[in-house]
Parts: sequence; C-alpha cells; structure tokens
Amino acid sequence: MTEQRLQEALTTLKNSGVRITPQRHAVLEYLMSTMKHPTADEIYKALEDKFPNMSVATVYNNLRVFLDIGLVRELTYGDSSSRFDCNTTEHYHIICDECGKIVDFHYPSLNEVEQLAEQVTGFDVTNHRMEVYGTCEDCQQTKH
Amino acid sequence: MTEQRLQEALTTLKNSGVRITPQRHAVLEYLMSTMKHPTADEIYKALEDKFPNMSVATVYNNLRVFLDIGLVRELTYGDSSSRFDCNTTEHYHIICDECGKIVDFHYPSLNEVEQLAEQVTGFDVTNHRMEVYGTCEDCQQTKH
DNA sequence: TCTTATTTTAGAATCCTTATAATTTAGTTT
DNA sequence: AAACTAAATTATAAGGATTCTAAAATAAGA
Repeated sequence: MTEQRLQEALTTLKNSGVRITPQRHAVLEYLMSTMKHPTADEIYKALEDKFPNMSVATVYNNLRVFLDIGLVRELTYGDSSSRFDCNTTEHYHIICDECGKIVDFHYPSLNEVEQLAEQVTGFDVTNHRMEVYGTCEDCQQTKH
Repeated sequence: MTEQRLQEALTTLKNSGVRITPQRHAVLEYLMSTMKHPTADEIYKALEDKFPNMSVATVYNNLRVFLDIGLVRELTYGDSSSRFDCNTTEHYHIICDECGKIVDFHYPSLNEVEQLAEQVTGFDVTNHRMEVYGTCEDCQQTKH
C-alpha cells in the first residue's frame, strides 16, 4: 500500500526526468512512511543514521523537486519552519494547540466555498486551504 | 469609525498595563488605517518618515504586544514574512496568485465546519482559518 | 519634579532556507 | 564494461526574517 504509492511516485519522478539517487529515495520513502508532517530538519535527522554524510541542502533540494512535481504539499503555519505532507488527496488539517500534532481531516466537499468566494469577490478561484485548531483527545485527557 | 476603533484599542492597551508610546501608537494607527495586511518591514518603512530613528525591533516588539492582547492576527502564508491583520471580526482571506493582494472575505457561518471536525476527530475545537487562492479581477484583465 | 519599571534603540545573534562551486554519480551511450 | 555528461550531492557561505541583549531614553504614577 505504502509500497505501492512509493513505486508510483518513483515512476512519476522518472517520467519527469528526475534521477533516483539513494538520498532522494530515502527522503521520499520516509515521507511516505510517516503519518507525521515532518519539517526538513526532522527528515534530515531521521535519515542521518542511514546517510551520515547527507547535507541538509539535499533534503531541501529534494523537497523542492517533489513540490514542483506535485508529490508533496508544503504546510506553513505560525511556527518557524515548513512542514511537508505527501498525502496529495483532498484533505484538511486539524492541529492540536497543546502538542502541535497535525492530523489529516477528511470530510465532504467544501467546493461550494470556492464557488461562493468567486461570486462574492470576483476572483477566479483555483484552490483553498483550511486549518482547524483545537485540543486533541490525548491532550484533553492529560489536562486535569 | 477607524478613530473609534483606535480609541477602543488604546483603552484595551491601557487596561492591560501597556504604555502608550508614540511609536506604539503609530504602529497601531497605521495598522488600523490600512486595508492591506502589512508585513513588519512594510510597517517599518511606512513610518520611517515620522520616526527616522525607530528600530525594526520596535515594530516587532509592538506587534508581539498587540498579538498577545488579541488586537491583531498574524497571517502566515508560503512567503517568507508574516502579515498582520487588525480586523478581528470573523472573516477569511482570498489571495491573488498573480499580485499577492489579500482581500477580506466575509460570508455566512462556517461554524458547522468546527462541529463536524469535532465529531470526526474528537478534538476540542477552538477555531479555524481558511485561505482561498485565485486570480483577482485586476489580474484577470491584465492577462491577455 | 522625581522615580522606576517599561520601552526603545542599535547591533549582534539565531534560525530557516537558498546559493555557490567543487566533487561525485546516475543513467545513457559507445 | 568503460566512458561520458548532465544532474545531484556536499560543505560552506550567504541571505532574510525575527529575536535577543544591554545600554539609554521615557511614560506615567507618586
């Protein structure tokens, strides 16, 4: 399943004329294996055992390549560094104010939002993003 | 109207034990007078005629104070620097992909989103934000 | 007016990200 | 299988946004 997606992604890379290097493969594999939405630095640290000589620049370079091809999405919130999400299906994020956990959040179409926005503002709308904030179940329990 | 809001904000500051300095006043006044959603640096530049000796740090310090008190909201998008919005009423933003313009966008309650999110994820939801992207009317015309 | 805690200032420091230039390498061609 | 070449990696420097620091200035109360 994850393996399947990885193979598809590798094919997409090849078709785009992008070489498959061990580092690139590892970054992609890590992104696909985790449910977290890691920062560049988290990816870097997660792979430093396997690739002790890998440069942070390599992580950034590859994330940029994946972004350009549409294999990942960049998430920017208030905190300092970007997070990366390789789930490219339509979904939103819900973020815990306490622990910072980011959870994928699916629900029925909000496409009418885009239509409504077009009517109200006259924009030619291409997409939208939404984040919901709150306290996750774990942190609700921890709170006395 | 803007004057009214400014007075209210100043009162809020006083009640929070925050001193009203000329620089602080000017930053707040500028934020309230513009429909743009300026960056810290834009505010700094806009005030450099009035306050040639003001430090950028002062702008950042004051924005932080306003944020803590809830007088402004911080908007973080993909681009490098944060933008600040002193419209604290419920609204969303629609952003032009071409020129970067940010327009306030009002429409009927999306509170059901928060309710639905609670049901699906078990989070205790406090708020949400949404950005819609597209091409504004000006840029649609410019495009041949 | 005097006092003091807060604010401002200038500049250094930090963090995240991108640029540079030299070295290595993936993948094709011979 | 060896050679080739464009692309990728590396280490490091550079960049931009923001925060920190310590000294000087000042708002607002006594």
